[in-house]
Amino acid sequence: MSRNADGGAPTPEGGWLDGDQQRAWLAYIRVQLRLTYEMNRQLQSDSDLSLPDYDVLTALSVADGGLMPITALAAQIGWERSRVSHHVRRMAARDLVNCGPSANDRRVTEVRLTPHGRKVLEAAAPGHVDLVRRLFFDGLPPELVGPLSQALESVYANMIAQGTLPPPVDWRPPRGE
Amino acid sequence: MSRNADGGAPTPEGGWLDGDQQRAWLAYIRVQLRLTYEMNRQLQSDSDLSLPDYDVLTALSVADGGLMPITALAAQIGWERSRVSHHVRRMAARDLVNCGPSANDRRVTEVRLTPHGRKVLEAAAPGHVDLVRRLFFDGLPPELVGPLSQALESVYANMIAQGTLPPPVDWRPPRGE
DNA sequence: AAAGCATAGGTGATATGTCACGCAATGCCG
DNA sequence: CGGCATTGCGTGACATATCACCTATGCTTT
Repeated sequence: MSRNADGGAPTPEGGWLDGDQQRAWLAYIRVQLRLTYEMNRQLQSDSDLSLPDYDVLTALSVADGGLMPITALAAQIGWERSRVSHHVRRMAARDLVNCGPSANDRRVTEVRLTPHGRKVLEAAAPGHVDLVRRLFFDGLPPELVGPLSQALESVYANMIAQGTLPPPVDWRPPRGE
Repeated sequence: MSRNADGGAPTPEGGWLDGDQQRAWLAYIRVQLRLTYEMNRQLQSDSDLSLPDYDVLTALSVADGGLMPITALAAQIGWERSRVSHHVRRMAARDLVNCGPSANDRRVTEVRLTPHGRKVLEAAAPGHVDLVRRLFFDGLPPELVGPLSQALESVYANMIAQGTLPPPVDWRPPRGE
């Protein structure tokens, strides 16, 4: 719906975005905004989960053994470690996961999907996927699925390439400055 | 990065997403996550603005007279009114905007861009647009810009069509149940 | 083994976002 | 004019997210 003071004169060299780009950007922003909002709403009301909760559960469910160290989880879902730390603590209180130190490396905290957590996820998944299909794919002409994938994959590849940091890790300069 | 327990067997009838859809969805999620994160980071560190701040300022800057009622602003940027209310209060404390009751309808609060707010926005815009170009458009093959726009616009149109509510308004049943 | 850096997390403060209500100003109708 | 529903907002409580630090382990190097 916004983030588009990005428009202006089609100044070719560096200034703003050209007409076509503006159009793409606006469309992207609108979809992103609304989609996130609706996914949150749906999960919250149907399954008493937030979208972030769902992301965590999903990541754990496909992880080997249904368990993952905090850092791995963070990398997987693209969060800062600290956020994961806070979040899993809250989820643990709801018995969706449980955390405990690893036997090998005692710095590591392993987050593990509880049976209840798995049940909740399995109950929530169909509805979520359904929403995604209705909101996203039902309106997407089949012949545009390919191009869309290509486009987004190109964008992502480029983001990573010039990325400041690979994933959004919280990083600190090597003990100086 | 996640939100993709959406994969599984390519069950054609209703269950999950098929292979191509999974691919598109994964690409979308990755881009969305990372892009939002980076935009926030960049604005925050370069201009001491959050992405939401930027959205508000942008909306006001193009509004007629640099001012808008809360509800209009909310609709414009796709927020709940309550969120706008809280947010503009905080922004007012930083002298980015100022709020005041409308002369005509005294229920209405008009949010107005302050001179300082405009300056900050104008200072921030180039950097933001630049980031968007670098992160999003630099990696996007020109011949895919059109298809991407079409795809996202179709998706958006469909979302709106079957949308529960047009924009994310907070709605209450007409005084009953 | 001691020094020193690196790695994995946790924490507290503060900024944000959401929900459920509450209240006042308006608009209608009879 | 006297209700009374509607519209536009603000608020408080609570859930989340981010930032700047702090600690405990582990690893390497002498």
